[in-house]
Amino acid sequence: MANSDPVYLRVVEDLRRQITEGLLQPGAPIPSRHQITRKYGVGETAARHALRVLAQEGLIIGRVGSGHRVRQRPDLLPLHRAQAHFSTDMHAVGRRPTCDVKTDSAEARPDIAVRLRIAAQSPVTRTRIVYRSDGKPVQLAVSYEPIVYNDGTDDITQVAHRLGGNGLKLTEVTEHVYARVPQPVESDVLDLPAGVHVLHVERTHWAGDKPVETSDVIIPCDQFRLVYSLPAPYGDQTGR
Amino acid sequence: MANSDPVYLRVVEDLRRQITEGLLQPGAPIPSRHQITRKYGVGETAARHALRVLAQEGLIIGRVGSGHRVRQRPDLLPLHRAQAHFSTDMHAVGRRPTCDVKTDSAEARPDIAVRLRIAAQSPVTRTRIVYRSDGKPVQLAVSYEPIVYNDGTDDITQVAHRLGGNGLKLTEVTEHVYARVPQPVESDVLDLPAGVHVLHVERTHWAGDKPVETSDVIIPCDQFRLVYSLPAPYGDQTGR
DNA sequence: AGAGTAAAGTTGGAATCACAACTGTTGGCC
DNA sequence: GGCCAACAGTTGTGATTCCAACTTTACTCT
Repeated sequence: MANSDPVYLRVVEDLRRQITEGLLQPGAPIPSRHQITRKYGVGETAARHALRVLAQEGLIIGRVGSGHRVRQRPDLLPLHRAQAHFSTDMHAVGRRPTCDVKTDSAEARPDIAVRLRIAAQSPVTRTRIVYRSDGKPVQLAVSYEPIVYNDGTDDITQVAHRLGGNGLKLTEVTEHVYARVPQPVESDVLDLPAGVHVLHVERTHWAGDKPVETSDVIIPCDQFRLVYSLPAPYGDQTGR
Repeated sequence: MANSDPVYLRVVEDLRRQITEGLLQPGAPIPSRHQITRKYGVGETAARHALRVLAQEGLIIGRVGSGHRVRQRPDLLPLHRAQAHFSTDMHAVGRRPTCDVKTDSAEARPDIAVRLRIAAQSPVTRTRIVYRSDGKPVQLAVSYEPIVYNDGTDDITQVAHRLGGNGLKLTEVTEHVYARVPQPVESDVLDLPAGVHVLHVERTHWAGDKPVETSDVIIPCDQFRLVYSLPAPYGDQTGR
């Protein structure tokens, strides 16, 4: 049974156990390929594969010439979605937030049209934002709003204020959250290590039952976590 | 430049492009290792590595003897976190939800103690839940509450009702969401294909400023997405 | 002693070969 | 026609070998 398991798994499981149990502290060196072949009596292929798997899991990090070490796992920075103020969250941990904003016009893609409840290929204002922390890009966002609402203000970070000024009263925000593999562009811009996934948040602002703006926010899984605060939902619960 | 890129990346990028652009539809066969070595003029190692990367990304799935195919990407089922009713969400899409519940006592781990604001190793009631859809495990949850609240009711799915009956008025739920690689136990129980990440939700129920229950919910990224509905947060915004 | 260089060790990429387990197909036999 | 066995193809795993690029250490020379 355990005998027929792949050899490299034995190595993976032993090292993983040592890391998660704290026997190997963050920063501690991991045995090299050669040392693994000797210590565990496996081939070089198995040793290399084991190291790759652990690196993929984010437990260790390798540098050419210097070896593998147990990865420092900085706490995932919380992003408070109720406010959704990137700059507030960054200031709270002493980072210097900035962002690039580019606005243009485009035709709504089918999925965007569905989210905005408009006809496909309707004109929309598209805003691309690159959020930076201490100069490094750490988040991406693309926002779409029906072009009728746009009044030329190009600071999308104040979208709600602007929309409010247009006589629309925003009542609700919905967010759909899932994780996926980054697209090449995304891992390029965000400089993601191999294997790191991204959180994809599809956010829509509502005025009553009308969607007025929707955006896709791309967040690296290895740096951030989302924090939601909700009212306790059990008051009017009628049972399951 | 692009010339010095690893060879296997050329293969990965070309196949990934064909998949994301729709040239290779879900279910379509991917060239085998041998075919890749011939078509791209690379060695077997590079071909194998490219296929592994794509499988790891969840774009393709391989079966021994049968080959790799473009993965069917079923729509992600929405989980409405405001209610957090697994059964409701499942019924909505015609699935038959069930769950196994096991309750015991334990000492609070350090992280759990912090979340519950109690001393480490305090006694807690631990509840493990396996949620199933049509019999297959699709979600895991472990819930902890200080043992003082427990009255022997073992149906954790009604935790709020029970806690309410104990004179505690639940006011708020916070959820911390991040994605990570599944632990071996998790990918085993949930039968996750290689490369699929999980969403980890750390949920805490609050009565005023006192945490009364906290839980870890493990959700496969390839089947579900989380849906949050929040009040528009801009009314009392004082600017950035 | 200090600076610069050489050597040893490490990772990441790559080629080639091998084998067990499995799948799908094909062809022969009843 | 229908059933079964053999076969070719494929994946997953593994060994072995090599090399380029890099880091760290140790040593030599000034």
